[in-house]
Amino acid sequence: MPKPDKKQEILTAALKVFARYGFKKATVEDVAKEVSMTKSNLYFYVSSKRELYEQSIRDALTKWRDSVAAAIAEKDNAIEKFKVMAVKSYEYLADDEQLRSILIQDPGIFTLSPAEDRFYEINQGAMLLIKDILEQGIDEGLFIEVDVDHTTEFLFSVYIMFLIKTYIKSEGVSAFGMYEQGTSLVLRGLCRTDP
Amino acid sequence: MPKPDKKQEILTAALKVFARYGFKKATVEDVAKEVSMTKSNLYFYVSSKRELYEQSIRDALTKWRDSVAAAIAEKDNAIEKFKVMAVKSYEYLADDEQLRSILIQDPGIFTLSPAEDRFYEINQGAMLLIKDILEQGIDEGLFIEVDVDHTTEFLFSVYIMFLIKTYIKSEGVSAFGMYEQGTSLVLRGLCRTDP
DNA sequence: AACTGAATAAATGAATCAATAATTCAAAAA
DNA sequence: TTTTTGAATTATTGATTCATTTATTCAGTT
Repeated sequence: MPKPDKKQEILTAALKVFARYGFKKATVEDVAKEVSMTKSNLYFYVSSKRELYEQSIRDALTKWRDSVAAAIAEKDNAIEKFKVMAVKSYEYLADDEQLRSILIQDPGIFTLSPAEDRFYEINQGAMLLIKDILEQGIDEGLFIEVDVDHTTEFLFSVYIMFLIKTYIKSEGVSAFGMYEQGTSLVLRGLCRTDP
Repeated sequence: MPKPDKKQEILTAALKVFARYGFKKATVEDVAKEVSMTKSNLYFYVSSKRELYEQSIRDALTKWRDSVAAAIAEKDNAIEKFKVMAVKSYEYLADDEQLRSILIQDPGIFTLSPAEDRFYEINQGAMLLIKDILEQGIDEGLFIEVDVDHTTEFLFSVYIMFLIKTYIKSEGVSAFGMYEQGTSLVLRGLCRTDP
């Protein structure tokens, strides 16, 4: 089986190339050059250009999710977890120029429709972070007893929408204000007593 | 100047034709036939195919907004107004098959980005309905003192997003549940005392 | 002012073809 | 046995042409 570190190296290089040129303009040869190998050898590690693209994105999205999960794990109060999640997950993209560039060139990565979500499993993982916080909050008596699944999906949809508004449609500061106001309103609606 | 009733007749016919064939496939002649006139005469009333299309949509969106405004006007309590607005504006499309069809074929009509909104003025009018309710609620002491502009934009964005999910991406029942849960959560966050 | 038919101008789609890029593979190197 | 290569093969893409359809204009009629 192929070396795992070489594979990771390839995915990192691919992300860089795709971020720069976009899926269409980037060639398999560009990626091969970036890791100093021939393109035929690249095919030893991946089965197609498309797969190379999707895997490199999957890799980046997973790192994002893991970094949010780590930030949440540092808090133990559900309300604090909620706040950290809202901020960290939203601000992450500001520091990842490559992923941002890919997202702008391929807006279909962030979709409002689960049915056409190419990264469904990863996003399910992200929703689980929300769901766990809601359940913890309800268990601890901090949150009212909402329908956890619908609320989770609602929150995730709002989150995706603001990522689109902020980083893809570039509404920047204005969207940030809305996001803050909106999440704090929802959190207040969620809490038994004023947070 | 052109007869206003003829103009309205043309816009209604245009909506029907565009709903059936979409902007690209529909011809100016199709619309002319629908109102029993020659296409050259149609140009006496409109200046281009594009304008005919946009005006017919603008007409339909305006009727939608007016019908929501009328429903809100029947209530005087801000909380009731909020609930009626949330339900009426969301359910309207279920009964308007033509507009729905156009929206599906031209998803750019509903955009998450004001900058690329071809129907900005109409949507500004819709946002005003929200803003007025918020201000009334705050004045009456029913709502907490939120940032009215940001909250208005937040609510409108959430509303548009759910229209997209429900009627364009066809998530139907599932999206409806999220919308209900989400709006009630926000309303709870907005109210001084549990509604 | 409201309308028409005929003329013109633009846009579209199908067909062709050369260039470019994706993918495969038999054989060599590590 | 795993990894790499160069050369060969397919598949896509983009540019170009051309016929057809459709949008738009306009001089003249009701």
